[in-house]
Amino acid sequence: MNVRRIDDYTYIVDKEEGMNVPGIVYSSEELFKSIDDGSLRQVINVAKLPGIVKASYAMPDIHLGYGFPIGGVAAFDANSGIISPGGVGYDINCGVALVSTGIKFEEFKPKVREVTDDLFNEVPSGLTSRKGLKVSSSDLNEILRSGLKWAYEHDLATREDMDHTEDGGSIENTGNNVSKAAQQRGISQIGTLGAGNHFLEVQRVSQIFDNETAKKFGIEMDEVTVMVHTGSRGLGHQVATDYIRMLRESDYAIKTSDPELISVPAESVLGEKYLDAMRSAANFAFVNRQIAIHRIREVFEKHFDARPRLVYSLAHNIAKEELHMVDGERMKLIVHRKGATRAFPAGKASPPFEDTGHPVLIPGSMGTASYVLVGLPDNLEKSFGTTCHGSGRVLSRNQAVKKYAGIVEKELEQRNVYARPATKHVLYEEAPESYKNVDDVVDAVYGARLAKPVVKMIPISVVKG
DNA sequence: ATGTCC
Repeated sequence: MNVRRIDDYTYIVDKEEGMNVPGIVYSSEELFKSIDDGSLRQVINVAKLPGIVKASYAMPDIHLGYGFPIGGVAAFDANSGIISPGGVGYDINCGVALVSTGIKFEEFKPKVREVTDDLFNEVPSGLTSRKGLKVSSSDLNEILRSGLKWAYEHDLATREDMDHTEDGGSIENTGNNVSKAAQQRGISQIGTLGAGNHFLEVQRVSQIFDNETAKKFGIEMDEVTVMVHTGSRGLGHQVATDYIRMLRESDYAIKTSDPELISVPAESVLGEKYLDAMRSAANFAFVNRQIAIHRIREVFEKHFDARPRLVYSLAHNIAKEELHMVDGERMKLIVHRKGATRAFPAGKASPPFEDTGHPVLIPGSMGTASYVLVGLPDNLEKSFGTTCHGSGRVLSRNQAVKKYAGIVEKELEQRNVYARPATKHVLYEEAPESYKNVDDVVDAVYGARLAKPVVKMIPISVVKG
């Protein structure tokens, strides 16, 4: 492959045989060295898919994914292009929510353990976590169809929560294309965290880079915030499994040299069915995060005279129909963001964020800082209005366990982070050293002028699946 | 990521 560095934060993967567009990787020189050839190969494979426009993009937190790289962005002509489950990921609408509690660190400090233990109990975690909100199957169907509208009607979300959720937490779909098996897996998991890199973290605002925007986002210096990272649990995973199988068995799916990189025309029967099911799973994930938010709010209201507010809840694994300018023409596209965050800038963002741009929530690795960013004006042209989603792995889970078993808990203690993991194992898998440095990733997306830092938070305590 | 392999 032929890769050229064209400026401090932009690398071009030149078009080769079969590529419809070039690859573009936004990264610093230092971070680029940690990108493996396999994930760059995935950027190239995606560039070969039918109907892709402009470029196959990657963010500085890129790493190997199923078919498509994690940290990848690819947009396809909505009429003549494809949709691919691998371009969304198994965890459909995996995403992040941030709650600002209005409580200052000094007031919170004496209650760190007490409050964190309550959060651990109220937001079930771990691989199976089947202790979610009890709902009927007709409720589940309504959740798939209407997302947060269901939560609002059941007093589990406020109007403000909906306004502060990507797409209002409600993406239109029929709710009819999610298998019974997927529904069965999901029905007991609403409001649960899951496992792996999913977490709930209590944080302290340690730095404000942009006073005006921070104020509009409702975040103050030294305030306690709570960040939640979770997705569509077993339901989304089963939807992905179901449709990848159906695509494999279909005679019109588009197969490539990589069996994981399978896609179908977006306008085909199977393409439309997957998109519909993906939207159902996305609504499920919005409700899953909302129930966690609701319970976080209840815990803080119990311990403090507090009125916690949702800053934002967003998806970083999703495909969306959007209008973008391509070669001076307005085009309807299906934008796949896999481990990448929508970050429309001021003037282009949906209400109530027209003046600021959508908030972007960037969790660091366990025990390290997290950021709130906001999109910069040129990013629509550069990445379909997209920025990074986190740190990005550098060590596999197995490698991390081998290297850091038994020492992560001490490390967290030294950093003064109180940890409540569901199992010790997950703590080792998620050793901070197995991820890229989040500060470097944020520097790179700022350097590439995709997004700028608004606020930095440091961890106080963490609940891990 | 995931009832970590129907």
